[in-house]
Amino acid sequence: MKIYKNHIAAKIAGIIGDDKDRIKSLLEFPPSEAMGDLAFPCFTLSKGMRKSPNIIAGELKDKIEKDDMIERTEAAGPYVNFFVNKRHLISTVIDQISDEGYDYGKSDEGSGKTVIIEYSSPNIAKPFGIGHLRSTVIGASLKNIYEHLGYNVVSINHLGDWGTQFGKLIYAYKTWGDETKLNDDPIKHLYELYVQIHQEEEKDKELVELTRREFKKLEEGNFENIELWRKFSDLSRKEFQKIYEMLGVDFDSDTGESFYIDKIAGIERNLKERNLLKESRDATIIDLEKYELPSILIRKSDDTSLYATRDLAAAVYRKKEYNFDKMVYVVGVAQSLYFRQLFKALKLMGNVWADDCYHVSFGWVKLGEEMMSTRRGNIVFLEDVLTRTIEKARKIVEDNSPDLPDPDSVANAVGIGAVIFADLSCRRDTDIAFDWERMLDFRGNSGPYIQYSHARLCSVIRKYGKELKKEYNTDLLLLPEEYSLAKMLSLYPDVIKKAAEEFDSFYISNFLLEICGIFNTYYQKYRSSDDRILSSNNDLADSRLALANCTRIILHSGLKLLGISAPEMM
RNA sequence: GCGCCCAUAGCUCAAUUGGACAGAGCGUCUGGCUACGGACCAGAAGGCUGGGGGUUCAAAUCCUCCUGGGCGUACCA
Repeated sequence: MKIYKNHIAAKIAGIIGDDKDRIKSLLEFPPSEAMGDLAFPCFTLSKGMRKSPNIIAGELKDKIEKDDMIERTEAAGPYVNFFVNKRHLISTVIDQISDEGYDYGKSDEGSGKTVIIEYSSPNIAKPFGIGHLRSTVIGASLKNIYEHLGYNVVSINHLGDWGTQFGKLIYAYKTWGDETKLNDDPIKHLYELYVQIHQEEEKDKELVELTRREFKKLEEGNFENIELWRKFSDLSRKEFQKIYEMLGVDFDSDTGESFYIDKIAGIERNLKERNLLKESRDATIIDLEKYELPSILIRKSDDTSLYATRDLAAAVYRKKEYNFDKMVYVVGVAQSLYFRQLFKALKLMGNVWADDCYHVSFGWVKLGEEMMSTRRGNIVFLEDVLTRTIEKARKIVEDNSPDLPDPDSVANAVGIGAVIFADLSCRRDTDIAFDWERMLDFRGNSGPYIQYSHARLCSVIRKYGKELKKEYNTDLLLLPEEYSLAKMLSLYPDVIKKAAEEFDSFYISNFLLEICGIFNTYYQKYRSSDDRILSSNNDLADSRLALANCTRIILHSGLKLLGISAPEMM
């Protein structure tokens, strides 16, 4: 589609003597295909030309000459609508995708550039909830997208393996802990202890002081506490690893917060030299009042460190280690003020690259009317969700496709695909509602729907029974759905770029749904031996298979960018 | 109190970032396989975009004031 945009923009620019890029940015897609493929709104011209946009559109339309790319133009009110030469578009798109295969939509915009994506970052000792999944799948998908665009991506799981909660955990474990339970189901046991200590602290304020002391001992290197911390951390990591393996998510680095504790001294030295530190209420802070931001706490009154201290150290360390061009934090919207403070502090420390840091926030997952949170105890465990969706998938597979060679792996792919897609099919900043019924519904706007369409395409290609032809005649593809489909496929590269720019995979999932909608309509509508994809007319079948194969490639590629697998049968 | 965000069909979400008649899925009602996979498709009903005022050729989108909710606001992360 891009080439037509350029072409049309150049034509218009030549006629009205304006900048081509400006015209190009004004071009839009008409609301319906019957109105054309691209539209030029004339509103902005009307002031300078002192004519109504409708008249301008009419005059402009007459001056535009048709050529092999533009079939016809139409003036519709204040718009000039362009109809692309269908045969030209279909043949260009199919040739290109057939030729490039899974490389279609790749680009070199990222070559030589490094992007750091920090995501998932669960807290040790807290269960992995469905809300926490969002960071994981958004980040994992962004990683795929940026790699597709040629960037060198470093993915980091910034595990919450340090901080005050370890004082609580250590204290709780020392008082109520059970080694057998810990080894048996570490996260469950640690979470029970976590909840218990919170409740006890509510009742007995003196406990707060005791748990703080345990963290201080940990940070000062107390042997017993370090041993406990290491044990909690190791066990939790193993549990998380199981989940990541199921989801097909991995990281280049899983250095959590604890990795940076020996690096905060350097940070504090820098802050001191720049005169940024201030004592306040026995704690050490960076005063950000000048910038209309709340102060950021660097060291607590008991002299222990805070997440901000460690985050500053992490950012500086990463710049030195990876020399990134962009660093992205995939963290919930609740922390947006904090990230503004953090980036400001980095900037004040003399790091110009603080401007290359982005907080990619995402909305809450709601359960009923409430936001899900571990603190409130109203969370849904990811593990439960996955087992249930996989179980449901297996049931459907058993009913519909009893002789599948590997039903288990298909059930896994579909169940997990449903869960990932549910998260990525809404814009990332919207709060989403968790609902079991919808989670387990594999129809409509769902991951399995896309997987199903893909499997269906694979099946058609399989039935075709021969190698796909290199030579095909796209001029035979005259059905309107064939044109719509080809046109939609041509937008894929733009969609990927958009998703990268906005840090939002939603654009891709939405795009895939549209492809499936057109394809499935096309598939169902034409059933006669002549009109179906596997047409009795051999030449037609060859051409249609070429288009079908392009569609298959895009669905497969798009699902992969979302982090969802695309089984060939299901 | 102050700051940021949200409110769109019965429900869950969209709307080319100010553009043409606000669109999908689920739910409801009606239809469609002797066929290339029915996890699909076609059709119908369903809206004063929370409310008022403004800005302009044009507002779900921008400004303002209400109403209702969420989050944040120094020793959690």
